[in-house]
Amino acid sequence: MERGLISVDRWAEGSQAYFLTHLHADHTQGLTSAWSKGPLFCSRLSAKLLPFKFPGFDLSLLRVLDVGVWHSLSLLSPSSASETLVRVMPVDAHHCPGAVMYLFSGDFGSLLYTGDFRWEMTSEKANRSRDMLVKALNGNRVNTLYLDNTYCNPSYSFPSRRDAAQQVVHIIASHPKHHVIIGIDTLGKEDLLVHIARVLKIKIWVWPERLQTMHILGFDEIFTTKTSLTRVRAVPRYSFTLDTLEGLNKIHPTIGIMPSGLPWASKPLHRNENFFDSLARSYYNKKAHEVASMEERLHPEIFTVPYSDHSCYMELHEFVQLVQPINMRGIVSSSSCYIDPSYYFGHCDGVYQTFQRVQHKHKERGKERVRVLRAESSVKVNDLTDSMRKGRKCGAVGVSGVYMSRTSASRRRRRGAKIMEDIYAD
DNA sequence: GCGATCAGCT
DNA sequence: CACAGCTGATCGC
Repeated sequence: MERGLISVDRWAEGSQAYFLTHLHADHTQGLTSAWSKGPLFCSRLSAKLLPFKFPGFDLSLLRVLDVGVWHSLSLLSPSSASETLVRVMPVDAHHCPGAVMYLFSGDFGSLLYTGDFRWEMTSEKANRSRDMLVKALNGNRVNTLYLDNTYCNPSYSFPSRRDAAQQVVHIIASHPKHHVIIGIDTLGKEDLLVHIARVLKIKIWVWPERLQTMHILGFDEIFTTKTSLTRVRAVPRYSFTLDTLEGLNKIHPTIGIMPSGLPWASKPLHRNENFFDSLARSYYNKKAHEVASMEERLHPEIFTVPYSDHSCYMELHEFVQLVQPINMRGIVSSSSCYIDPSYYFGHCDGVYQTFQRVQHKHKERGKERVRVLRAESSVKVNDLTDSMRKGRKCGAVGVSGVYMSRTSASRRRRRGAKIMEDIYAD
């Protein structure tokens, strides 16, 4: 497609139409409350969530696109200075609430930009997306596919989110007296939390901003900010550290659960070992001295569960077979294990002729990986001394006496607190 | 004093 | 590992 027409998840000057796949921070770099570079197209749900993330956003620039429907745009071709018609259809990406992929069609042919997506063919909803896409393609191949290649390596395989959710339930149910913290981001993994709440008939604590997000998403009963109402808490992933867990364990026995699609690289089960043993074992895969130091420190238990909002390799393979792209590019290039998807899918029947070599920066895999958070992470709660000692000039002291920089304090004023101290309050 | 951006970390 | 995102420092206004 010609330059200067549209941008997807890019927010630099010079396009006539800007498309947002979903509201995760790595796809909104450059997007701010003061946005004025052009119309922003997104899904209905993203449009609903966007003003919460970007207060004061000029809503007259928002263009809502419904999934499964073709929308026509008349744009000005920069080269020929003539009108050109672009059609676009969003398809649910099943990545996080509001996430869509975009199928474009015009005199350039067709272009499919997946954004981040999970192509989970075992789910009913995903099959609707599949039918939608098949119908839209109408037997044609996609000219250019921009693919979420996050886990585009045969060594990446993980179960469906439904199965992973069941594992989480199992872990919580087998620790009936423990408190539980689950690491999540600002958006995503709601289905997992709802599943836990329904099966275990329990509410789930979230921090105040996350509760607002839950309300925007239409969840009214399940979530709470009152710690006394539940033993299960979803906490910001960045504050989910070994130190945090140790701090919590001084108050009450607590386990941590990390739902993560992180390289769960081909990790065959040991003989006679079931999946849950494997999960438990992951905790003990630390280096010997790390295990030793942890054993001394109150035996915190951290479980990671392969709950991924990105497609695994098999799913990517299926997807590529379905859309039969003539050209293909990965959209995740920062990865240190970036591999051009055509390296793996180039041999598929008739798919992708312009075979490019791999940039194989990535190191040997195959060794079992430690699934436990690092011990040297900083203390986030009630630690005045460390930050004060560094002698910063212009900061502020938060509600619980935690030092904040000037920047941090102003961010907090704009958008509210979001730290672990909330857990100790009630 | 404010927002934007960057490095650093998880 | 690298997900998605926080934190503090610095710069320009």
